[in-house]
Amino acid sequence: MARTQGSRAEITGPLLRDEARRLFARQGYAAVSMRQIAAAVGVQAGALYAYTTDKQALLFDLLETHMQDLLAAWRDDPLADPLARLHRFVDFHIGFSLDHPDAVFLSYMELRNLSPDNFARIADLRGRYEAALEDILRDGVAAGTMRIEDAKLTTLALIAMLTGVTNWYREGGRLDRARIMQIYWGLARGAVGA
Amino acid sequence: MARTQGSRAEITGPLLRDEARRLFARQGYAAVSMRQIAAAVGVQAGALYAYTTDKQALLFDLLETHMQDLLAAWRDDPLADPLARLHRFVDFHIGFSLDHPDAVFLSYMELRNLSPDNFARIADLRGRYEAALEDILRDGVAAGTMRIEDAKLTTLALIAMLTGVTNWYREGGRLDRARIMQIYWGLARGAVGA
DNA sequence: GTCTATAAATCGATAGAC
DNA sequence: GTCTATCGATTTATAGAC
Repeated sequence: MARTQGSRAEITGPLLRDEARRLFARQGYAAVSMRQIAAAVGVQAGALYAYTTDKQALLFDLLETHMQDLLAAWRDDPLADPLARLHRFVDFHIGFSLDHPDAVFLSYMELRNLSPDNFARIADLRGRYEAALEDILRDGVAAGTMRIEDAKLTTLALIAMLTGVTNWYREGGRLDRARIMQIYWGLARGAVGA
Repeated sequence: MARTQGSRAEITGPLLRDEARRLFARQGYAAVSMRQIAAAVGVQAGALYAYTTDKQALLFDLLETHMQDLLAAWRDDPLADPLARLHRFVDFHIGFSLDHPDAVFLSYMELRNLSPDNFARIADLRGRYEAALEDILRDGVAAGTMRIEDAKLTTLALIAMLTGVTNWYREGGRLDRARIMQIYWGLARGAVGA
């Protein structure tokens, strides 16, 4: 492959995604122009189209990659105690959300800007993640260590509660991450009647 | 005031807000054009500027009105049993959210599109609403009927959990509103250790 | 109050040089 | 791979007629 003057493909590619994610999360997909992203990357707008076919593909790639990373990072042990599995899920979800706050925000806010096909693919990935938590809750009920009225609703309620940390968490704030996880585990444990 | 041919001020004003709220919630503030709103209202784009100075003022008005309506609608009884007050809060928050899903969605998603001054005013209103719940939790701890590790975090966690219903609730779905409130009350009661 | 017409700026995306 | 330049469409907001 011939080397071209001024080429920085190795860093422009990842940087494009990083800056797009940050700007989309901060201002919203529709409010961010390709020129604005290009400026943050340090190239001219035309150069971006060597890395993405269009703006929509860029958004979908960010959301799909995030959901796949989330699913790949979660490792459950179906044979362990359901309460211990739930505790691990709480810590995992909070930790992953705080590690990727922009991606989490995007995945909730910009679904409406996806084409119907792209939306369906992201919704499917999200459904699989929710199913992971719902399995834990059903096992807990079966084991008699959890009291839950509706496993599906409790799943959605817990995820909404946990994801909410990204709305107010600030590095160096009043509580550190371990303490936050501890508090939310207390809330989740109580919510499932344990 | 002289009557003008074709004037429909009595309905255009409220309709403008209704359609703007609906479109902003569905597509996002930045993605909706004034022409699109005008078409939904049934006028030409220029006519909208008789009702709002610009697009930003329209968004702020929607958010501010919503937060003020929310605060005005919540009526607490500081002398009642804290658990009963929390139960009322759960029902109220879910009911209000399901009654105004677009406004709730907007108030979470479009804060970033407000000017700094406008943002501060909405954040202040939100803080007052959160304080209303936090008061209940602190009274519950003082009365010994709730066990809470951190009242502030528990407040934010509960509101995030309750607001989440707007993400999946559909009219005529598997569960009716009363049943949903019942399930969420069980979750909230457990979360506060009651 | 609403219309038509338009100003002025910005958008996404492409073409062609290097 | 990146640049400059630009096309064509669309945006917010305003001006002036009615």
